Amino acid sequence: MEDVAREAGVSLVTVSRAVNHPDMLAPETLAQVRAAIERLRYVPNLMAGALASSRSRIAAAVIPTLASSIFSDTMDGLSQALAGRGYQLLLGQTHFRVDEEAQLIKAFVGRRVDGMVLIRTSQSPSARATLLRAGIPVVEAWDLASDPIDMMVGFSNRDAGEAASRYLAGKGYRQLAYIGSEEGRSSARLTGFRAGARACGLPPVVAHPLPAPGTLAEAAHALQQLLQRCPEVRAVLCSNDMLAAGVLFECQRRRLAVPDRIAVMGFADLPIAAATEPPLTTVHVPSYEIGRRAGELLLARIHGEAADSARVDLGYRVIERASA
Amino acid sequence: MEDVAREAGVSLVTVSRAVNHPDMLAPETLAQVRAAIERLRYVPNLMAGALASSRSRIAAAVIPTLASSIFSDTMDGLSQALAGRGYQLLLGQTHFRVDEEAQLIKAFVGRRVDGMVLIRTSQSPSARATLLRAGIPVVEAWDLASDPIDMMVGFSNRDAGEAASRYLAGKGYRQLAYIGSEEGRSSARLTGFRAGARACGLPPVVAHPLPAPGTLAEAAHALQQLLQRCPEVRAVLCSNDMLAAGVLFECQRRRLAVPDRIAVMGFADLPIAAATEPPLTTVHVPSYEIGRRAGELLLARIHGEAADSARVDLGYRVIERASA
DNA sequence: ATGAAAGCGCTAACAG
DNA sequence: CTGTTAGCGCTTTCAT
Repeated sequence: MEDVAREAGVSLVTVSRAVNHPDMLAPETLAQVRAAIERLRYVPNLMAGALASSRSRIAAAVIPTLASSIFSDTMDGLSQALAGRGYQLLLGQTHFRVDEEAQLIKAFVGRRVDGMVLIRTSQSPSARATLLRAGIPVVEAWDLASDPIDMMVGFSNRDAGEAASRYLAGKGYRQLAYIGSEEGRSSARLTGFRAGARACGLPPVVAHPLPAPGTLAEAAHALQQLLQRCPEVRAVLCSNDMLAAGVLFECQRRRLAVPDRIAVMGFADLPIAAATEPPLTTVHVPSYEIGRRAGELLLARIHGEAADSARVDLGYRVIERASA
Repeated sequence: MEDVAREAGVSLVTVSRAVNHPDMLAPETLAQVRAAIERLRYVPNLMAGALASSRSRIAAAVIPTLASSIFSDTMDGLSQALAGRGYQLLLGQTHFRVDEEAQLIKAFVGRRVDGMVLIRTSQSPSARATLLRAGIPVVEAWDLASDPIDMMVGFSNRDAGEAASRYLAGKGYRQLAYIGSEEGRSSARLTGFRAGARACGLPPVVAHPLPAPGTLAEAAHALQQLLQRCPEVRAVLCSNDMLAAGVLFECQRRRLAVPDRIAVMGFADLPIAAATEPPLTTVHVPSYEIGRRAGELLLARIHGEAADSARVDLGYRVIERASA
């Protein structure tokens, strides 16, 4: 930076301003500095800038896993929202493990990220305390908890699950089943699914738990077991569309007509849901939008533009297709 | 840090050492400092540390997209390799756009990341120059270019494509087709696919290009058009398993027997490949392993442990299943 | 084994 | 509109 200043015949601040607040400079000064920067191929050290301004221009995201593809869109939305304003994304996976989550949160706080998006694995009170003490903006995404750390953007997983069983009940299916993980959000959906079935006077839901996040093969296997355990199952809700696709394939192998012998319902409305044969009835959730809004809330708060707290309900929507 | 030093009755350096080089301290001193850290809930500022030591403990990854799920495993492997050694992952997507890629690389260099993993979108010479000038370790992943910037870990996409057509030729399919994107690695595979067909004396491959990364719906539509344009097509290679699944569903809808009327081959060996009905013949690529090795190469180089350059060929493997 | 001094490369006031 | 003066919070020598 000193070299650039010398080359351009100005002071250090002026170089700094040419980079960060170009409109504060006289056009010709700016041009000179820019020329010098170009000539010297000067690349400002953002870490130093971050230290001096105590603004890192980095946001962190803590998600369960990248592998399940269900959160990819959210990360895409988030990174786009951030990139638009010169922010970068530091990403960490918890693999559904409480200790990894706590560790990640600590590490990110230590890095003085400007904000953090959490797709929570647990409700660890110590992580919560760390976050509150750090005083950085936090967005919890993909669910609407009752005791938010700070901001929230998502939808009610419980209600989405209930909507699913009400839909299936409305279609006349009586014996419902569930295949999927029982961690956090999925379990909330299962709770709602069960409640809906009860409310509609259906027999208790039969659940086949899978280790999160679950694979298509596991889902296919689960269907087998489920049918063995309880042949009268008429409709299955899966905790995401990939699993539902796995179930669908298993039905094809076993020549079980979908939806006539057994109805299959997915969750999330991933691209595959509309493409299967028969196409999957599912619950659409605004995954990309969740990420984008989370990013925007973070940025707004960082720049002091936002209200003290926000709880954005982006809703869900049952999508009727042929599989249920 | 000053507070901790005072609380523990030691100097600043001692606190620093307690955090970073605990073995340099007398056990009791260490205990005292740690107690003070605990009491004060001191969280070291890693940005300041990074500035002072010019080591950020951050690695960056530049990938085309998160959405296609094809790179998720690689990112998973990378982030695990990094996390194990206290490194964090800064992630950026190019969306297959050259300008976004260049911008990201610049931004990451500006952040003084300790290393960078690239799943390249383009071969922009300016980005290359930026990287070389920055002098940080770089791993290009998912392909083996002839003129690496630094290190490489992946496999030959061209050869993998050729292996696919040779496999299909060996199965007796004559008229081959390709559905998928034509960017970077996919196009290399297409090149190999064509070359293999030629070498086996097959008629020229019919290709239906899709905008990267491609969706199942697009693939299904592409099959339609392909069959219209060239009814004698006997086997289709898709640029990834998701697209292949899309094609498979389309075949089910059109009552085209797979593989008897038309054979379908995927790429990548994603979890879905083994689960479809019929299961997908595909080319397995060690996606997770690519990420892990990339991370390890980076870390080794950062810590001065590695040879000057590395070119790790992790290979590919045709997986025979029922679809082709 | 511990400490003092001197920055890392930049930005935030404030002044002119 | 531009420059001067102080740090940001840590880590490195180099001493002791």
